[in-house]
Amino acid sequence: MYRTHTCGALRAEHIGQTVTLAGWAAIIRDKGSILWIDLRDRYGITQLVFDEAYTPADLFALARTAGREFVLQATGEVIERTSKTNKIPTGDIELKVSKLEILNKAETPPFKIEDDTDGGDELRMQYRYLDLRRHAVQKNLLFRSNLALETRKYLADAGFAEVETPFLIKSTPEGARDFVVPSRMNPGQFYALPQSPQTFKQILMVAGFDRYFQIVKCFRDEDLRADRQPEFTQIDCEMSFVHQEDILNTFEGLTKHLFQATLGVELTEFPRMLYDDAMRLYGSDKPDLRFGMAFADLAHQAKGHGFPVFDQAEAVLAICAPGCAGYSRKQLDELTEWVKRPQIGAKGLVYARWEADGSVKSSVDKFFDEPTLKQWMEAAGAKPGDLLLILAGEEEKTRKQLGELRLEMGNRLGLRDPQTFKPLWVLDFPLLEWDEDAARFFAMHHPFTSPKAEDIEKMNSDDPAVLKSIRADAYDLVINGVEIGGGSIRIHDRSLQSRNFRLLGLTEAEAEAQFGFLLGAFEYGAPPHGGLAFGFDRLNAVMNGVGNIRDFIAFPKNNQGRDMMIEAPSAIAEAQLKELGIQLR
RNA sequence: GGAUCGGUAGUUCAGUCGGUUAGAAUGCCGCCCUGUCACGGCGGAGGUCGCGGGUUCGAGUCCCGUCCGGUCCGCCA
Repeated sequence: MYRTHTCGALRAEHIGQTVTLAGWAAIIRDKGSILWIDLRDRYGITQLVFDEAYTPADLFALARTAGREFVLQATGEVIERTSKTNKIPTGDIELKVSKLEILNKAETPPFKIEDDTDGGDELRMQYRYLDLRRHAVQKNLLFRSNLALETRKYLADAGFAEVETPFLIKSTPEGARDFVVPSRMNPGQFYALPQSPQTFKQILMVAGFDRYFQIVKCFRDEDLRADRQPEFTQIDCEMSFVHQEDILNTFEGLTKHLFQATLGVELTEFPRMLYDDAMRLYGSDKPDLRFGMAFADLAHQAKGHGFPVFDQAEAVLAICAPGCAGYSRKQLDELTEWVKRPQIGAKGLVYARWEADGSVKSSVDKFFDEPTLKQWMEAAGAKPGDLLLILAGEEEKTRKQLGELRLEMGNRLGLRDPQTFKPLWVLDFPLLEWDEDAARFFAMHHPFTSPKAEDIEKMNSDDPAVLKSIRADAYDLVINGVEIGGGSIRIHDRSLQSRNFRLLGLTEAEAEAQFGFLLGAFEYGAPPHGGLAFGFDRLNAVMNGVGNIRDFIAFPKNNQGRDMMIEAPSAIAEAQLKELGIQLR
């Protein structure tokens, strides 16, 4: 037995006991005649003490040879500390070592194995095994482990069955780019890794599984972001004989349980917002409701006063930044530059401030008198001391730009507290999305999403404007402005599915070739069904108030999709290529 | 595909207007230290300034290219 206790276990009540600990030497403090080693494992830190007064010379000398991150096994008596510390839970005691074994030596690590490390991202990724030794990262992965357990507990109690679906499946042109895997036994043919288990879970519904879930890896060959990895994990669910309401209630329940069980946070409100309203009021399909600053439409008050920028604009929209009337010219110029960055792409920024003394000043005073500016203030719900920030231009773009500015102002004003959680259901997403480049419609959610019952009729239309207005029984769960999950009621009617494929520009033959297995299954009694998937990595990050999902993934990939520790991807041997019948350009 | 920030000691960074021998902190090594816990004190070693080219009497610094990393846009049903 290597140890009798962990490094986090010992307390004052153990004083007098002889114990054996094993772990890594975190910090070594050599005071000359006394030497302390902080021994660390996953559970905590216990101080080992060697003292010339009672430690045999050879043992003391051995202790002195230990370096940082050496693996040590120490046996001795638990004693009360002469000087206690409350910085660590074991701070009342220490181990008076009588036997020390160096189980393994270690190179000096390239960065500090501490909560507040000096290591940069690159080094931490390259030496991930050292980074994972850090308590700060370990606690994230342990949180994740706990979150998965609580998910399984809740869904199992709710009658869900966990069923595994295959990773080697078929490539489809719809949706994200597939990762493909060559088939040796079928030269020239490829598997694709699933972007989600979508079709399989629907087939499980046809098979009568009724309530399915899976915590499952999904793969998308698209560019990465702080919150996007090429392989990621979903809590994937599907239910039969349900309406949208049943699904929302079920996963509201799951979300509440997860927050309660892991964070002790009680979520009470799950407001619902229509997609159209989200776009109109926040310029986003995932509004952050931790703060207000909803858009005010100033077109009516701002047009027709001879200011060409507004007169020619499709939309004139404002947000009210509370208490910001005191912004200096420099700050406003800086904000203007901010919205003009290519990532945002606004042409300029108009501001109007309501001074504390009651007067109103704007960057467009030449065109607008004070009563008009007051009308703007009223429309935006502003108070004296507030600042209106106004963007104008093409409707859709302007909403998006102002949405970005709203989030930026939320950040600057400290209104996005990571410890506050504001969930939101966004409902009634459009069924179809027009793609300019491809000159065709794409499914906004996916091609199996059901239109809302009252919009089914519109699917017979040839008018793009009518088709665009078709709403789907599709919904997203948003928490703090992050899309945590999404789902829909699926089409279970074969003819409706055919009509949907036709709208997506797929011929009957193409649809058959790509999704024949699913359409075939639907011929044999598909129940009404629907489901949803949560982004598990993002859920972990949001619950911990972190924007980057990498520290909730044990072995993440970098921006270029590379694993910097194992150095993947890599070239493969000529013989492997030959076996697969693949020739490189 | 694009924008943007960065790359200088093992590590995190500073380095002014282009000018002497490129600095700090931390880590590492050595010596000292009887209660440390970010221990402390003294001393020491440690540099292809990412790489290539150019401008210049002279480049860490300016220009061009390129590689690597971060963030974002496009993309992500």
